[in-house]
Amino acid sequence: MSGDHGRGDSQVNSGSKGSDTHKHKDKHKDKEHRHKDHKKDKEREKFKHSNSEHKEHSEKKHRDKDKERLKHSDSSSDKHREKHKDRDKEKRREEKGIKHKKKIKDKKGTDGKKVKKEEEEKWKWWEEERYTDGSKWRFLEHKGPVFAPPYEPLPDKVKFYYDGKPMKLSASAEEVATFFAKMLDHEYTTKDIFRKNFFKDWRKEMTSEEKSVITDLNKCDFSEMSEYFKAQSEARKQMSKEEKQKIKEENERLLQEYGFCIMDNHKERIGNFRIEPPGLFRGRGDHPKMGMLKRRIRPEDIIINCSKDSKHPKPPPGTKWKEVRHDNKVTWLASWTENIQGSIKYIMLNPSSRIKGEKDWQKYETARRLKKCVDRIRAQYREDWKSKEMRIRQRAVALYFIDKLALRAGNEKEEGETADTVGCCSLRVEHIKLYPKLDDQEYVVEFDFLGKDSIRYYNKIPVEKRVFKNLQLFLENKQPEDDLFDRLNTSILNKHLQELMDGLTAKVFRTYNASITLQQQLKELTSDDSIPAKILSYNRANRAVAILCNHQRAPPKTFEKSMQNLQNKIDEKQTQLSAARKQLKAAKADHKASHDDKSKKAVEVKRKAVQRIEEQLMKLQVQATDREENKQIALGTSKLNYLDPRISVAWCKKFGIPIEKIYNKTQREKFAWAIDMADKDYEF
DNA sequence: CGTGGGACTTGGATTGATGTCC
DNA sequence: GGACATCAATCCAAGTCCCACG
Repeated sequence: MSGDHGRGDSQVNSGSKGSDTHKHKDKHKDKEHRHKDHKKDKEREKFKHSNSEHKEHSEKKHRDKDKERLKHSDSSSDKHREKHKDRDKEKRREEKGIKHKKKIKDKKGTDGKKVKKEEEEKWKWWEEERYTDGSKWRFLEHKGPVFAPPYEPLPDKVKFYYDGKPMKLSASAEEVATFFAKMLDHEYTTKDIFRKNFFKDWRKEMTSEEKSVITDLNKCDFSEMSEYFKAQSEARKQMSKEEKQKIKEENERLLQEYGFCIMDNHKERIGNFRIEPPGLFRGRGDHPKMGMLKRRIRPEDIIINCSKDSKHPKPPPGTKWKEVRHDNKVTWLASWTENIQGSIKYIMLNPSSRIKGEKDWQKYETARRLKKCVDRIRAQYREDWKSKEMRIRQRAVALYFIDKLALRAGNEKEEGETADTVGCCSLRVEHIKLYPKLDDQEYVVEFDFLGKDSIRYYNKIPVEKRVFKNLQLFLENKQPEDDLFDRLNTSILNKHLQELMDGLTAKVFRTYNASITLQQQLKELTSDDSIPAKILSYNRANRAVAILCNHQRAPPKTFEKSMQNLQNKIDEKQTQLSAARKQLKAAKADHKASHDDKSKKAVEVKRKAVQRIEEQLMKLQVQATDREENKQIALGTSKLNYLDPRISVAWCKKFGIPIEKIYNKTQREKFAWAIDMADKDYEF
């Protein structure tokens, strides 16, 4: 698929890392220990249901529950050192009221259109104490998931043809056929494995007569069905304002009813409250299971999780849940087992929720703790390159890659179950090439492998001699398909990391290196220019991180065209500019001749015009540069998952950039904690 | 130790909504 | 107001990491 967008150049900050072992600032012996304290307390501390007698007034009940949140033990106090300890009292006062109450005012605008204004009291969960006993909540109430709409049979006029002859399919066979028909334009349907898997699963849904007739997928003609769906989606686009509005309102109603839950004292947004509809499995890359039928999920497949004393969600009439449980050690509200890989899918809360936010915050705090001891760890693995033991050398070289190149850990995967992709620990001999000399560099390692989502990682990178020699050693007497690190896996590596720092795992390095790179790049790149220029700098810093993490995208389909459009605009602006300049010149000459007030004013007007056009041109040029540089790079993932948002918030505050220029609405909701707590001097 | 299940994060693509330009 | 481009929301697959079990 996206097999060949490799990046030829090496990563941005190769020099900045791994080479600073001379600094010995890790005298501290991590004070911030036992972050992960819950590990120890296995005690299934049953939480109390003090007033669980009457189910009706759940609100009143859970209001009290928050009091039961365990008192802050000193072990986690460092998490809250972020400077607003003093607001504690205020917060507790607020705590008395019910926080999730919304005030909604409906006003009628002059045109009769409803203007909805919502003022939600913002709950600052980050100013509160966390559970330290491993529980995730005290109270949880929700309405359960929304199921996929039932299958609507095709109208009789839409026909399926087998071997050129029309054939009416049974409902279940027809439904599966429509899944295929809907994908007809997609490359997937041309792939052998996809077709084979599909056909096998489709036959399972057929009646015995159908099965005996339909024996060859190549004789199946889905084109009428496909046309029908295209027409449908076209019709949907052509719907009138009113019809669209109606659909929108219905969606909104569904969201209001099923899209929220009450967790502890607060109303929280659910991330995915809809059950995944049936369809054909679309694996990424060379997935052996692509095309298999993802079956329809029924209430009988669903496990509900909620608190005992909540109003339990009702299954649709005539159905039952698989199970209702009350496990407050987990965050999910509902789950089911998917039939392709047999893995469990969950319904969980939105990133703006407390439960996700706390975890996110904690992630960055762990990365910051790594910052404090990364020098020590680097010194350690460099030392280990010399170890007598092979397994230690392998561990040390792998860790070096994870640190320097921000590779993923690389768990083993079951062969034949998924696409063949690797991470650091699962690299094979065939994925690297060694060049003692390449061009003017020594000891170059070339990486070429498929990583997560079958995105290609291609990089040539000079390494230290010792690493190089070790790699040669690891390669000795091995076949291309053998493991490069045959004495290592992620669990060994992570166990080692755990000993180096509490809470340290391979992925922390990715978070750490991404965030520290952003901070450095922002320092380096930020100009004292206009706001658009500053934002370009930000995007460039962001881009450096995305390149480091190998976050790629397929170039947008319309990329070339839209680039051309932009260039046209630039050209046009340039013509405008020279015209404006000419006019200014003329006005000046005019003024010189007449020296009157009127001509003076004219000069000013023209000067302003030139200035304005110059600015516009600048903006367009900046936009063009930005877009060109972004062609194959996806910024979103790093922004959302790897960059400590407080770095960006601080940068905005420092340079007077409105936060909206960096984070859209959703992102601001997710990072509300960071926006609230970071000031302009925040240091990652 | 290895293995598999479970929970949770990370990831690019797709879809749908909104903005922009003529 | 419609065609097109862009952006945000949604989707759901694919990772990481931990733990229980034998």
